[in-house]
Amino acid sequence: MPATAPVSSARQRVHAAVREDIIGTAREQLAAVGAASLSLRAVARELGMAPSAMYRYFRSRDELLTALIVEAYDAMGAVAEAAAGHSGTAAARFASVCWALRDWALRHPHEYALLYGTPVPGYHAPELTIDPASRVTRVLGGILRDAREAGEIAESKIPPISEAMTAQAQPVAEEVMAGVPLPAVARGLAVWSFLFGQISFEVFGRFEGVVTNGEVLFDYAITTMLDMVGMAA
Amino acid sequence: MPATAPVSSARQRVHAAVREDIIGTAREQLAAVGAASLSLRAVARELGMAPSAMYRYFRSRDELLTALIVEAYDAMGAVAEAAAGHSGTAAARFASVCWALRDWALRHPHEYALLYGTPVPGYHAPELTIDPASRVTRVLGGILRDAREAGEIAESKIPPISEAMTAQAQPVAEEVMAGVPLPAVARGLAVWSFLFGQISFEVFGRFEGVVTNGEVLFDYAITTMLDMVGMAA
DNA sequence: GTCTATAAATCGATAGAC
DNA sequence: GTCTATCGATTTATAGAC
Repeated sequence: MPATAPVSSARQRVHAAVREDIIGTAREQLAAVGAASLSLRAVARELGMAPSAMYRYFRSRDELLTALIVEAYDAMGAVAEAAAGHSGTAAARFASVCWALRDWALRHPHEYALLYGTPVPGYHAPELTIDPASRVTRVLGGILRDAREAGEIAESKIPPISEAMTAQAQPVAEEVMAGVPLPAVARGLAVWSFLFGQISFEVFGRFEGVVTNGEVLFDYAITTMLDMVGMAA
Repeated sequence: MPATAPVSSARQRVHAAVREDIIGTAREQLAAVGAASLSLRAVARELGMAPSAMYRYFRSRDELLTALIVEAYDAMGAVAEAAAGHSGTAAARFASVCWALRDWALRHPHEYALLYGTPVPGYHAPELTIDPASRVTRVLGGILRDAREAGEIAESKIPPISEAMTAQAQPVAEEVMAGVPLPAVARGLAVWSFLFGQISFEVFGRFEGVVTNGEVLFDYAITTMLDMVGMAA
């Protein structure tokens, strides 16, 4: 038994290595022509492989795209988790995650766009992308949960919410922010789209000609977001 | 002289009409395959024209794309201006513009994506798009200016900003929000990216599986945005 | 201003030899 | 698991007749 395992393992290692090569080259392609024009053939050409050989690694172009998406979600999730850490005030941890996400997005604009930009026409993300996609959300929700437990949220500063909004916030709270008062959860949801709106505007160049120093604005945005959830910077 | 003018005018009318047909069909193309894959040939095929005939109307694919962008900016700007109106409280006018923008975006997701989504790879927007692009911004800035003049902004509720942020807000204030205190301008900038972050999340489906009722969340977001700039709903 | 025809590319996906 | 060869499409852009 142990005699056959290594053989299979060696094959798997080579397979995995080539697969990584393909993904890496595909990432370059992505940057050059965008997700919509990502082509298996061009990747093969770049790697000196026959186009048909690609199909041993990815059944279709969409499957390659899915691999890129999952990889990007995981990279971003890992960055967020590392930045969050486990010590320090919730406000400091939140700010740290925000900066880390912005930094990653600016250094990987095309992968960021793949995740938070225009959906790729004709591509439907399979279920297996849901889990990696939720990593960042869980980090942000977890910080709010910790903040609440540590008494860092000034609940009196957060206005009450409507009954309809309560119904929207309830399941979100149960999923990623257990114990957090629903008005704070609602503000958390708002902060979520605010944060990515801010990052997207910067990555996609919407601030050009308007704001010259993105870092200053981002620092200010973080302060505002903390204010929104009743936390002091 | 007046005898030749009408002839030229008639030709121009036909030319303009065909041009509108092309743009209309291109808009459908945009929805089907996305901006990156927009093709002059496919538009020609759809219209029953020879591909070469297109070049009498648009020198290149990028020029057609520019026309689509300008048209979309103008449509969105017109919608915002109409929603803003000239009477009522600034808060009500702001909310009205927000709803109108969201409504337009959800009804024209692909055109919205063209403006606020992932930049089209390889396409560089010419200067002539700057002006139509600023219409929405001017509407939002104008409401904040009116609010300030009408005393609707509770400046005491807006925290002071850093010197660095003051430098960022100053030119913005001069451009679209004359007379508005700089801390409020800073909050206005934050609200700007928040608003489009919120709309983008909804149009691009990022709320799926998280929030079931987008209207309720949007209504809440508007309240939060008004709160951010020191205005009561 | 529209047409036909064409050049010189691109693409996804498959068949079948090795 | 990689290759060649191929099918059947696609594209931008130009030349030249009418």
